[in-house]
Amino acid sequence: MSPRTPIQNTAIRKESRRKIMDAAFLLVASNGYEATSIAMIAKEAGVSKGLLYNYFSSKEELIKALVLEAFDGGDKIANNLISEDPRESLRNLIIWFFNEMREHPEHWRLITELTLKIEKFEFVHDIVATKMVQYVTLLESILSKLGYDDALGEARLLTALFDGIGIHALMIREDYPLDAMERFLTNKYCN
Amino acid sequence: MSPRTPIQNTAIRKESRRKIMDAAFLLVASNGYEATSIAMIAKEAGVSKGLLYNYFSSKEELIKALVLEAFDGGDKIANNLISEDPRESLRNLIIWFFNEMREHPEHWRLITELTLKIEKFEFVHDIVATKMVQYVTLLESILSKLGYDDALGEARLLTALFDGIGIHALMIREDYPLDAMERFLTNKYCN
Amino acid sequence: MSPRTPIQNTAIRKESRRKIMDAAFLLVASNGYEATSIAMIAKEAGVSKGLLYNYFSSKEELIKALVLEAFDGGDKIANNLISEDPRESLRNLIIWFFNEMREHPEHWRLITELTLKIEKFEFVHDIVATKMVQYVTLLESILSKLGYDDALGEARLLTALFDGIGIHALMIREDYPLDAMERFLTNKYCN
Amino acid sequence: MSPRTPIQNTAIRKESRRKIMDAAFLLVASNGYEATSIAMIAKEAGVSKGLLYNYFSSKEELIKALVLEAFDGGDKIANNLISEDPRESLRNLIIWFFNEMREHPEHWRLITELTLKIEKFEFVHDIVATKMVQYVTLLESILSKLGYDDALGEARLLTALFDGIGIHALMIREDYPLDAMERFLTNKYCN
DNA sequence: TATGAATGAGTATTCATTCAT
DNA sequence: AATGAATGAATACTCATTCAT
Repeated sequence: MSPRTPIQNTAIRKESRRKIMDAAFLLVASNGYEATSIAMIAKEAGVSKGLLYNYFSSKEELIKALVLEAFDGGDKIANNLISEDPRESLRNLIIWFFNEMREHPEHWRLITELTLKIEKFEFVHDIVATKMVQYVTLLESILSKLGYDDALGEARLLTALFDGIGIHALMIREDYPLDAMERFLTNKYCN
Repeated sequence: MSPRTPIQNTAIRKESRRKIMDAAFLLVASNGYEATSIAMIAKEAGVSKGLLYNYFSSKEELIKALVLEAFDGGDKIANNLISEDPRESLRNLIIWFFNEMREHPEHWRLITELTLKIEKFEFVHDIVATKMVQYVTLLESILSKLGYDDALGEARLLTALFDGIGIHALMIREDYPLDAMERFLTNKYCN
Repeated sequence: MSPRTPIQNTAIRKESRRKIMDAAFLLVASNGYEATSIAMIAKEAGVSKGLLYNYFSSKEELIKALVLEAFDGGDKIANNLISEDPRESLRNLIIWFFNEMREHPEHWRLITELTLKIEKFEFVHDIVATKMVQYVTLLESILSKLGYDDALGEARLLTALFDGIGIHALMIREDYPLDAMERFLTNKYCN
Repeated sequence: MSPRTPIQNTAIRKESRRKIMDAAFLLVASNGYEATSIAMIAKEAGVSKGLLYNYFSSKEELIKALVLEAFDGGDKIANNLISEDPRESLRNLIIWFFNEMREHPEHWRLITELTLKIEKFEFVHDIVATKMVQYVTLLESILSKLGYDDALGEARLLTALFDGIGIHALMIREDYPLDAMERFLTNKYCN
């Protein structure tokens, strides 16, 4: 048989990487970091353990790649929510957040779990700190346009509030009144 | 020679238990549950692994004792913060919370981590769910006296906000503007 | 208080020893050697672990004492079964054996289990070998009086048969036809 | 380099499994179940402890495999001993049994030990109970053809006798008169 | 004589990682 | 690029035994 071309190889590599990361996300987000073994990930991805180490030099590196991608995805979406009307932007952000919590709570779970493993995943700290500044800045500009006095303080409040709701929803799950909170916040901030 | 008296034994047991729990809290709160091994705890406590099992029948039981103690301590203090003046009560609660975050962030970390391990530590989940209802109820009564329209919604907001600030402070640590937030919240709610 | 007299001490020692051995027999016979810990024996006997080591220098020694006593007890009883009529003696032996199996199967279990741990309890081998010679000799004399040609061979057969029935009864317990076998043997040998 | 072919892997796996089972049989049959640790087995087999768990999910499963194999081997042989002449069949069975006791007393030891651990190895108990019924039935049919009155009773007697001889031979080993017993039994039953 | 707190070597089992093919 | 057999260090936990009182 003829050897694979470099182009074919690149495509193969990309696909294998994709399969591994998808499997890892699925398992780690729903079972947790320690409860997910490399063997499980390889099996779920349909590849051998050896191949996995061909793409990621360690379990830690694999998880790192996962987190970076998750944050990236979040960014792209958030950018689409901003319109010219600040009230509209704020409403979009709130609605988007609650939909995320309803549909992809695992994203939150993954990030929250890894953040608590500060020593092992120091880089999460750095990313989170940067993101937080971005979100606070974005909200500050919106809230300032809406006439809030201490727009920075209010922006910090909202940022923390979102994560607080997120963690509560993770903690008490179906008992958390996501709908009521969504209504309350849109009323409070967007009327 | 006669054997130790029951009183002597009780004292010895109390002290050993204390040493083990202190070591366990220190390590688990800063490294996390699975990153802390029984061997590490025993070494830190200066006792043998065997002795640890003389006091706690499993790693899980040890952590359980830790959490129950942490909650107990928190409760006793919170009760003293309520006065007749709702504005005063609210101020006390806010100040107490920020002091906790400054002085014992590990409490938050421990409880947050374990709460997310719902399968393994269901009792933490149950306690937290109960506490959350209590806090919301307490805040609702205070805010209602202060004349808030949707006191329940505001109470939920504040409860989530506290945990949001808590997790942000854990994530970005010294970079989090605890002082600014404290000032902002006391201004916003207590003037 | 006045010190205990030597006589009192001897009595105390004897009683403590008795309690420990009874507890040990009860537990080891029903749970097995490895499944019975020193802690369990001490608790069942109502004494401390320390005291146990005051009387027996190791778990092995304690079990050794147990076995020696069990064999001794068996001997005393067997001697009372022999009468002048060989047919009567044989019948007594058979009936006694089946009653033992019905009422004290644990005796058999204990001896059988320990015998299989040859390396650890070598002395059991020696005792068993001696006893077997005694039993074979006794049976040989009875069977020879009853006119059996190869009385030695028949005596060996009967000795092995008893232990074979014993082990089968231990293996399949209530499913073993003890009554039918007893009838069969008394018919075959004592009519 | 290309990965090993499935055929190569199968061969490798078969060999490793064999090494582990041989080592386990050797050690468990001569030292007993709990006196044989996984570490000892791995060392004797010349593999790592980890590899052992690649083939057997627990110590219990490993022992189970051992026992099943031992029974299987025994069955194949026993089937070849039955001929049309009942006297011949009986003689073959007796001779086969004594040869087994001479050559593979460890089989007996392994199975006897495990059978007594009913709680842990219920399947052994079940297999043994079934085998016992089979042997009794087979012997009953042979003895009935030979004209015995109570063929069932005699068959039970012989079955128990075999195991009795087995355990005596295990207990007193080289002191047991296997040859004399073999001669006695063939004379008694096959002339 | 008697106690029970303390030890430490031992147990079965897991799992990230390596490496021959 | 890909495989999976093999490793070994680590894990939670047990228990016979010691020893200060």
